[in-house]
Amino acid sequence: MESHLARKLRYGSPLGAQDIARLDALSAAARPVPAGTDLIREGDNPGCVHLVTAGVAGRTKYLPDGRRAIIGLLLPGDFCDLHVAIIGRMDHAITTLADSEVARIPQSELDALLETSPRIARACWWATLVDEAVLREWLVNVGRRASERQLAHLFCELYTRQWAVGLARDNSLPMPFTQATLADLLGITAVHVQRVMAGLRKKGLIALEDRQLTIRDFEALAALGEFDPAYLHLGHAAETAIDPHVA
Amino acid sequence: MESHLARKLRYGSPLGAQDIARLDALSAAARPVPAGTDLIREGDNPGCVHLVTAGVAGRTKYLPDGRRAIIGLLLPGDFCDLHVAIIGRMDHAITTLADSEVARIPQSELDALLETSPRIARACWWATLVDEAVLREWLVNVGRRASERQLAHLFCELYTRQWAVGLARDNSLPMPFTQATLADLLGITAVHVQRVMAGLRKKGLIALEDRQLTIRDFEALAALGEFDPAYLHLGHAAETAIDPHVA
DNA sequence: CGGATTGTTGAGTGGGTTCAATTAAAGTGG
DNA sequence: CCACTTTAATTGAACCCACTCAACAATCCG
Repeated sequence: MESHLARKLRYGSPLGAQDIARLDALSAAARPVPAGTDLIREGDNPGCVHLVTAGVAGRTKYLPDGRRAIIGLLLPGDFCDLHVAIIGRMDHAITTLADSEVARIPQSELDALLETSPRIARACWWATLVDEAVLREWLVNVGRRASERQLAHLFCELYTRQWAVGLARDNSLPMPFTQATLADLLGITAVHVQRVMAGLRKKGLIALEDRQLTIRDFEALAALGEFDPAYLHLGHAAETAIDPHVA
Repeated sequence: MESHLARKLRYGSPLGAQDIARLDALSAAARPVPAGTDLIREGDNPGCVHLVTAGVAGRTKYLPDGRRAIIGLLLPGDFCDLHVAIIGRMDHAITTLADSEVARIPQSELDALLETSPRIARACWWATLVDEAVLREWLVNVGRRASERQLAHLFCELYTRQWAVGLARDNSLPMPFTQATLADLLGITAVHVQRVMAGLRKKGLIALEDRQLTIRDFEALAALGEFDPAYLHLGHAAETAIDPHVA
């Protein structure tokens, strides 16, 4: 089956069968990594790029008082840092937030791939720019919105991104995070996450069972979270994601 | 004199005299733009890249309730979007936040430059990655820190970035922002900006006169804002920026 | 079964907001 | 150059969202 990576990159640039095969080959090297493992630590100068193929990883920064800030999520099909080599020193760590599978790809192998396939190169540029767009949207979410909207927005993004690579369907998605992790994602307290989630459940917007989140009313949740999938740059596909009638 | 652009990019990659000359030529096309002008609007698909050569511009998003979120600052020497073409639709606007000077560079001209000089290409990659690192740091700043720390951090970053391109010296820097603009940068109220600034002044950390900010005690301000210039990836230069004895 | 993590609920507190009024500064036209 | 208008800065009082502290229930896991 087509890898999550190829599936994602096709949103960025049309790829030939050979391109897809070469991308799929990257995922073959994936190995299991338990939750809570640092893939890269702050200060490292890693020689290889990480590719998540299953589970989730997060970019994490620690504050002087010990609090953890999760400033990005890496879902299956996401590269960790396509060009770490240029920057050298990592200014944050990357940690698995659930049991996952990760492939380590030598920088040289990736560079070769990018040089020989301009379409893959273009798709990777696209992915980098989308990462940045997501970061900007998070900045708005975390900095401006009330916590109920924040959580609603996060859930909508999580669903749409996983939908895009085939990991979520029918308004239902894997949600392996603990409330403490959600708190670190949004910059609020775990206690408060609990209260807000209870509110969303009582409103009939979501349901959670067995680490599987069901969005009972996507339209209402998106309106609450002010979620507009445009920033994910998935093209017309994004609208079909949130409207099962079209999909 | 060497352009801000070349001065900045040299932190990312060593450049030859010819590289620098070609970069400097880009700034020649700059034209004055009054404060409050949209360089690009949300939804646009611009055919050219903008380069700020004087003043400041900001990436702005508007929330449904009309609030403005400024999610990035473009200082002299900063490109607006090196590869807008790949993404197509802009998911945010770029607005001048003070009277500025901006050069519009056709995408084709830039592509040619990047293809013919691998060192410039590498330096531009570096700049893109630094932009992302700044965004991550802002996410932490805006999402986690108390407002006094936020403002302290912003001022330290502003000083260091302007210092890096020769626009700030002796703990003094241009600060053309109104309190309402600072509020939109940090996600707090203009009223609260006022109170926090008053606190910083009373503590003897800063002084403001004629849109010129003087940092009276950089070390203390950096400690308060938890500012560590590592994320700006300026190399050893950053430390000298905050320690005038070395500079 | 027992220990540890995760989730849930309550009461009290506080940082930042809102609303409102006033002063200071910066433009603007005659 | 001065009245006039507009914008920016400042201060006060009341309010509220989210935090803190604390206890307890549920679930996971060896």
